[in-house]
Amino acid sequence: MAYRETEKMRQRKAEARKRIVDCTYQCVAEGGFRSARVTRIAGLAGVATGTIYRHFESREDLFAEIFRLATQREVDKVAEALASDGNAAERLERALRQFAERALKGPQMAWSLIAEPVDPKVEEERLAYRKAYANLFEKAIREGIEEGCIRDQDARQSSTCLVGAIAESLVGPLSPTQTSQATSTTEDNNDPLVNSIICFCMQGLTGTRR
Amino acid sequence: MAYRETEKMRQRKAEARKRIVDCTYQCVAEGGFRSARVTRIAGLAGVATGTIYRHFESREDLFAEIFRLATQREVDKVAEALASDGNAAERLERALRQFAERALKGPQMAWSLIAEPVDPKVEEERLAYRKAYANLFEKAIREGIEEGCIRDQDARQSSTCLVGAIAESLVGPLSPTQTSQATSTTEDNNDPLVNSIICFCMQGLTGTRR
DNA sequence: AGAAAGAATGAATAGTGATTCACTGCTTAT
DNA sequence: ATAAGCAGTGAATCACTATTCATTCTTTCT
Repeated sequence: MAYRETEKMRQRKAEARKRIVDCTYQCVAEGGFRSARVTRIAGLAGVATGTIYRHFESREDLFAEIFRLATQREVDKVAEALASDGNAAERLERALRQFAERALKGPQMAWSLIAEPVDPKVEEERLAYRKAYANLFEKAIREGIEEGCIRDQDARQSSTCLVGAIAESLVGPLSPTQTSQATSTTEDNNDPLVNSIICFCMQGLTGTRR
Repeated sequence: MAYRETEKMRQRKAEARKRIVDCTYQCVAEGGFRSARVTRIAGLAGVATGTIYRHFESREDLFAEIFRLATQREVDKVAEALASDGNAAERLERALRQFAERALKGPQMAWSLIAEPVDPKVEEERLAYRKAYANLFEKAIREGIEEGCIRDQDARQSSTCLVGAIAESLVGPLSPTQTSQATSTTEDNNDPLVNSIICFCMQGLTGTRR
């Protein structure tokens, strides 16, 4: 008995892992999952390729983790918007806007999370996260129905439609073959694209145009 | 000069091509694009693998063609529904229902067309076809606005939302990991799933619940 | 019948990166 | 100082099929 894992080592390992995660994140944010090579990630992180495999089962698992991290961030933002004040309809609108605007600000990553063709394990994460969004929306819709600011409807189904409507509306503008005309960096809060998405969605919920 | 392409040969080639297409279609309908092997397709079609390449540039091109064929069929059905009689809102509803019900009837193929991760060339086709659906819807929405049965709105944007909402609503139920409980074979025209999708969409368009 | 040109064949190849693993070098505890 | 054991390394391997192409049929026309 001569070597035992010590705090120092634990920390060093954690740092390496973090570096790997960060660099993968960066690679994905630059060119999506498909083009993120294990070799390049290792290079950026300053470790040998083999080291990646001491931290992750496989490339796919690494990607799944990146996906989780990146998406969780977005889910949290949406949750936050939904937890703000105002009535349910207002909060939902804020959440939708938040989602769309953030996506447009980081188009490559957003595209990778929303629409890039990915391997099964990552796709599984994607499905799970879409459900996560839907769950958040569903809760808000329920509250809105209770409050009376949203018409009575199948909250679960409508939440799914919301997720689909935003995602689809963004796919075009986010598509790497399209992305060049950067959206105005200043947040106008009146990007016409975002507004009309929201317009449709809110009418779907409330039956009212704003 | 001794050999010249004759009608007989032209026909024989066309038949081989058709067999390849049909068998690919079948493979995709069974297990999606990802698991469709060129070797197996050739085997089913009763040709050598090399022969595939006399008819198609590459596997991806073959797949792109299958995608086109399969999707065009669906687009036509939607177009047909939109060309029927009644006001625009009624026709749109019919079209949405048509789309959803057909998808649920051939879930594996529908999933492959709507959501399976695919190679770039096929993904390109997918984008094009989503736009094709959106264009059809857009036209109908415009007509509806003119007729007065649909509220004034950004027809283009709303059409995209429609496409997204249906697609997303179907992804879950179609997902190969889910697909086992076959939808009732009898067409009830009242699958609750389909109904609530439509309900949301129609309210998004008309502002009215039915 | 024979020659010319295409079509079909399918075993062999090739390209691509993810993944492995035998080895080196640190850390730790005595 | 030294032994034990883990972490890190990265060149070599592996896996997987799509794709090729030298060869063998088929067809056509004189």
